[in-house]
Amino acid sequence: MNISEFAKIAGVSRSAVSRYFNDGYLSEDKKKQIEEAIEKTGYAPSLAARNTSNRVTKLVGVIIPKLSSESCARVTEGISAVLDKEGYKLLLVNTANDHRREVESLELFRKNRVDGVILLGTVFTDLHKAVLNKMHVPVIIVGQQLKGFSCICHNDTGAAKALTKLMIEKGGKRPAMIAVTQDDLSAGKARVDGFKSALDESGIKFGEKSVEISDFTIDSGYMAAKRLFSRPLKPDCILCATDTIAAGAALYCREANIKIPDDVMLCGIGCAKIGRTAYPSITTARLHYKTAGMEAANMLLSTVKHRDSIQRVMELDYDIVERESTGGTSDIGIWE
Amino acid sequence: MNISEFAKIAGVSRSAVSRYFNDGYLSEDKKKQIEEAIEKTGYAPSLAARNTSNRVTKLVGVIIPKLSSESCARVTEGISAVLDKEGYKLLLVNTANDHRREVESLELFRKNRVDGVILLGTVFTDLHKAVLNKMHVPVIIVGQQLKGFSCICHNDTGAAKALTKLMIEKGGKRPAMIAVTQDDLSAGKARVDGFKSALDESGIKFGEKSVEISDFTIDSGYMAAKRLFSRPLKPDCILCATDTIAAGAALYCREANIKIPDDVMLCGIGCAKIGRTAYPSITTARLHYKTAGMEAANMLLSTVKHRDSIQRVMELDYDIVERESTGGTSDIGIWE
DNA sequence: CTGAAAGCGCTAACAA
DNA sequence: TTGTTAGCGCTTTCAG
Repeated sequence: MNISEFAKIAGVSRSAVSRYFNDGYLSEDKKKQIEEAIEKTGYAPSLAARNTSNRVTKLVGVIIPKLSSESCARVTEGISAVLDKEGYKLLLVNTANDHRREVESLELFRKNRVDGVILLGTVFTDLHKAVLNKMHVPVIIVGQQLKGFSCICHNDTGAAKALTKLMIEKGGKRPAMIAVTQDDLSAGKARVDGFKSALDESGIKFGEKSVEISDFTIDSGYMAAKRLFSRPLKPDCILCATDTIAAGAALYCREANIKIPDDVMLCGIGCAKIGRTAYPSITTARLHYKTAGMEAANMLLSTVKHRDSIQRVMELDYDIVERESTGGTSDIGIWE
Repeated sequence: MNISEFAKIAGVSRSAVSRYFNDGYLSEDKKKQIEEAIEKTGYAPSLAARNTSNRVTKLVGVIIPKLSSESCARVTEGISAVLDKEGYKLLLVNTANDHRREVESLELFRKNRVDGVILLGTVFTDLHKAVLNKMHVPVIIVGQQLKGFSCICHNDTGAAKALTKLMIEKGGKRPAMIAVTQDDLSAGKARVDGFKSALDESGIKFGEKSVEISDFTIDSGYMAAKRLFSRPLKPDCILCATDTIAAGAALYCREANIKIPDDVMLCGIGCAKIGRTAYPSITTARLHYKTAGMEAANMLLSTVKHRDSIQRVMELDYDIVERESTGGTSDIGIWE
């Protein structure tokens, strides 16, 4: 069913139909006729065809490293909430942590003529930057700060520092960290920086051996904790780059009969569900993922609307959520 | 930049350009010229325009109730993995558990002329069925079985039954269940059916009071457990409709000093990360979410390719994962 | 307010 | 293999 065919059925001209769907001027009579015909035929104009003339797709490309990561999912939810309200649709690519696919997807979005792109970044190579610079639609980066681009990011360093300080204030003398790849500037490097900075300010010497590198999984956190405790000098407090890693570390401690928080304190970052039901519950810094997604979408839409290319950077702050793993109380009450 | 402009720059005809991007016949010379021009201009054909003539969008609409639910995210990952490989893109709508939005999205996809739709179903109203019947592209439903449509679903009843039987065999005399809304035929009704069926076969009388209804959240699970234990006859084993609910219930038990598994056994369903690090770790039935997503995508693509409309139903079975909450050992080893 | 007609950027049928 | 020409389904002038 196309517009001509439908126009014939409705007994009006093609233009009238087009106007009906584009809030143009139209007499009540014709509106009625068209509405009745829609009822009958279920006709709806093809958006693709519409876009060829329009140059507007109402499509936003979103690139995600790993959908089943709680933080990514939350960001995406935020993006989706805002976009939907504005009538934009979300073209989603899950790269499964394959950096090449990020670049491919960017190219794809150029072809698809999306109105804008939101990129949940992890690791940025020169290739990324090259492709990003070639994009002629607005791009917003979430979770990372990349010079020259609009970004929504979290205060990773601040969160890591605050948590480390918390543990030191509670008597931690030998802090260790389970970090993630330093190629990831936010979850990786920035959080280690915060850790170091806290040590620095507390007059504790930072030794490279006090950092273990882990993946973003429970198992990897478990293994990293094991390595940490197999060293001659055992840590008495551990900052983990994510709550999932912390949950894995807690699992190891339970198995190895290392008491938390008495023998070792533990912190995660992100405020994932898993940290709340882990045993003991894990102190963390809440990062505002959903808000980040919403702000990214807002920023994108306003860039699209005003056709400007002003670079904006927004940093979202954290909240400390103290739980049992640093001697806090278990926070049972309602929470979301 | 459009095809004519680009053709001029490349020094070839528009058709040559079109052929280049549609693996038609083309001499090496022209290919070279075109490639060089692409290098210079970054030209890429507009897919939207392409689709108006093509009638193929290479777009699949995916409707999800809640992206930040681990099970939904896993299904979507599976879908994405298969679709990407075949060059299809994923138009994602997160309905945030708003059933009306499912219907709206279906309409949206009709307008957008997607090649097919995958619907992660929860609750189906008559309106759903009406709209679904009007879709003229293939639709695959995941997680629910709806008469007349192709579905990928899980053996919810079997999983619930097996877990309940497990607890009864381990000495459970007063089984209770924390279920979710019975409007949800799979996570809700089917799992209660399995529970009942196990009771039946074990000669235990099923009383309505032994089922509490909860949301899909930790807090809601916590509250439901509290209600269960405020009754005169306390349960000695509880089947929870999801692992998240079970984790919430475990939280309550810990707080109320009810020992798991000694005072009460606990099971969840789904094999979510949260159940593994909860304390104690929670026995569950693994449902193959990612596989479900992959199979749904495969089923959709083969329907699209063969232009058939044969209805197919695939049921994926479960695996029991026994953990501490029913007296099993904690399963630490590598797992994904 | 309305319809005819000329686009939008691309593909596909056709003759060369 | 090529270029020409007619579509694809919709929007947007432009007279009326």
